[in-house]
Amino acid sequence: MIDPQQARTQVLLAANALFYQRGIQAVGMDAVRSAAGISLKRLYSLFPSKDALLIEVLKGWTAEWNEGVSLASSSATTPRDKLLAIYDFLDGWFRQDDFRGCAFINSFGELGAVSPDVAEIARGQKLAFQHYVASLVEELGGSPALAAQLAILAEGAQTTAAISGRPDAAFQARAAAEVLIRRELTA
Amino acid sequence: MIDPQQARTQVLLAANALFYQRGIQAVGMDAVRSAAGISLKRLYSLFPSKDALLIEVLKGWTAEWNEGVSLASSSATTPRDKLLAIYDFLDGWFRQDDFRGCAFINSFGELGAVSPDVAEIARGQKLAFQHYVASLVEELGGSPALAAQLAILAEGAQTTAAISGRPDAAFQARAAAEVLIRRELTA
DNA sequence: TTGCGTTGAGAACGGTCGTTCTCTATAGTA
DNA sequence: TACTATAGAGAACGACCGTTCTCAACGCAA
Repeated sequence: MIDPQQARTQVLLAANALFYQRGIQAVGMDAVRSAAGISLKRLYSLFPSKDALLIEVLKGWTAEWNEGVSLASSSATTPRDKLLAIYDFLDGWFRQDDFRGCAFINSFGELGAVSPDVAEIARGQKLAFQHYVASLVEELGGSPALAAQLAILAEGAQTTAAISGRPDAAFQARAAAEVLIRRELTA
Repeated sequence: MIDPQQARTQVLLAANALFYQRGIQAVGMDAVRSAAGISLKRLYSLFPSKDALLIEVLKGWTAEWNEGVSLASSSATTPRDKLLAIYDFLDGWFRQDDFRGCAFINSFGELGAVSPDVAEIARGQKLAFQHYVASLVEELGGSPALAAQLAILAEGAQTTAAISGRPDAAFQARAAAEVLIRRELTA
């Protein structure tokens, strides 16, 4: 474990999984250290503090989300299908064994009130998603209101799947989205 | 401050506000004690542990939510208007200065992975809300799918208003709900 | 007044966590 | 081989938190 780049990746992978699975405050730096298999000194030489590590993990989550969404929509051709692909992506995610809700919603709930950085990153991620939806809706000739509604459906599906344990929330959100889209396009 | 009932109420009020405003782990028992204006010994004679106190606070949140929803729907007469009143209730809530998102979503994000009690209470609250929506939708002659979709819209509005800071999420959710309801009733 | 049970205020305890420090082993160089 | 610089392992430190304990003040019955 000499390569700094590789050690850094190991730490980020470990922290990513631990923070997501158990919550941020519930995971100590020692747990991250042991999961990453490096020494505490090395860990602190790679990331100056737990806060700094958390910021990097949050950035990683942003990348993961963006990749997942863009991968799901890559097989779709029309803007409408790209929009609906979002809910298919959610469906696959909700059914994973380690699904524990949206990492940004969870982080915001845990630290949003106490850490402006966390609140701002979560907010940025949500706004970026809304922007993505809005751009597709615009291509489609829909209104900004429709875009907002489709984003709300995606958010609601995530909390419903996580807390109520209902993976079919993605399917329901998709069905609602289809209705809302069709209504605007045939009006 | 001799009346045990009154002291208990003071503690619950203080803990309610502090936990909601700053998060649960960020608030120490000493902060609760000082906000409630009682001694630590008395606090622990009223609630045997922080966990026990948290459970009671969560129950209080459940009662607050139920009262808010039923109050909002009390002025409506038809099932459709009662359903839409939910989003009006959300709208008023989102615009309050101290709005910091749904307490159950936040608690679940913070402790759901680590405390089965918190996870179960949050789940119970969400399921009860879904049940309430479903009963109104049934009165209205709508399908279970419509009920699920209306609940998802409400959840999504809450996270969107909280994280993105968009109080108009309630309005957007309401507009979407109107479309979905109308579509089922005129089909 | 005297003794006793209760209560309040907060010091104290044990544990944990983020962070730093010490010490040892090792690798590289002349 | 001798010296030096680095890095690993984990002990140590200071702070904080949930919880308990001490102790003094108070109310009250006789």
